[in-house]
Amino acid sequence: MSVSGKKTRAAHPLEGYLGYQLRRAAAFMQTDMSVRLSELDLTMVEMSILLVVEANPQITQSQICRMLAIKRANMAPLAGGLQARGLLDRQPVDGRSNGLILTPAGAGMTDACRVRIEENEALLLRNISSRARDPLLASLGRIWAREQNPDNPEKEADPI
Amino acid sequence: MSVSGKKTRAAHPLEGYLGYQLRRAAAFMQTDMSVRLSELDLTMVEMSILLVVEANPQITQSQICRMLAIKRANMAPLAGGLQARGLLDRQPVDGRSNGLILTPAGAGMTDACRVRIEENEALLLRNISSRARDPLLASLGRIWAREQNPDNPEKEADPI
DNA sequence: CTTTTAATGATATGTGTCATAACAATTAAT
DNA sequence: ATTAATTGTTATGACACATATCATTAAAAG
Repeated sequence: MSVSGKKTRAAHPLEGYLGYQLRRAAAFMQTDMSVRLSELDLTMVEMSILLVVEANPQITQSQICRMLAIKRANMAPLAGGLQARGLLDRQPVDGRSNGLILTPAGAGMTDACRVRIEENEALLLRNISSRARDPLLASLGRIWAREQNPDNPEKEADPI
Repeated sequence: MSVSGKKTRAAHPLEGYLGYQLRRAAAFMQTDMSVRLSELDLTMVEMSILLVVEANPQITQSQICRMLAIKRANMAPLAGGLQARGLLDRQPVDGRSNGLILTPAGAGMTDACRVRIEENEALLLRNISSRARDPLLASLGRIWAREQNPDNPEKEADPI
């Protein structure tokens, strides 16, 4: 076949790999979500921090870092920026730790975030049957799940 | 409960979302794959380009951009760097297009890449049954799949 | 054929995320 | 009391991705 110079569809040596499919699907999610969040002048990491603070008042920066796998070095300017915008407050609780809480403006922002998250979820699931959703979530969770080490009490950036 | 000051497990407001699970799983994959590729002094994007060129000799830079959703603006330094390292050659085919082919060194590099890809795939699938693998791949593909528009012949960075 | 449109490759530049290294201050462990 | 670990911070770099702009060339339309 294709003896005539007809242009053949290019061979894709990657699409059978789980790693490649993960990469493309995550990029698709991020592109859409970033556009939606730009209306709020927020990045995805900033949104994640606000939602975690809302669900855990007085959580410290380092605890958030462990939950979201953010490096402490990157958390400082993130939390500082959100505080400077009046979305959260930092109250020293420990002498070295800061407990974070949402301001009323921050609480309004999380509401706006949730609307956009639901829109994004609907987009991601547009071609996926409702029966396939939970197994998909479970498989993804197993990919990045830490093997539970009951004694090793999770170190820096080790996600929860 | 938890009237005593015992530390409670932090509430995670994100882990029920497909978008979050995608983000974490893809980050896990990328962290592992980047470490493996650093032994070859390659990035993931560079590896992807080499594998696509191997499977499609004489493919042009723009065609690779469409397959891998890379912007043309970013392809120029990538292809230039791989050529400077002796991994691929650029042969003008068109006056404006360059056909890319692997050098022998580039072919050896793709072999080394495939070994590392297989190791990475085994890591990603370590907690996933073989029955669950194909449905997982299919669901991920449906997430980022373009809706097929038979007439609209794919524009810039529109993946194949 | 001539003009217009589109495609290709390239450069410069900015942003978001993640990474390491080094440091001061504070708390916990020995 | 000395040592070790934790928290927050600043500086800095790597990487992937994005937009804007441009010159050159090919294809399409007149």
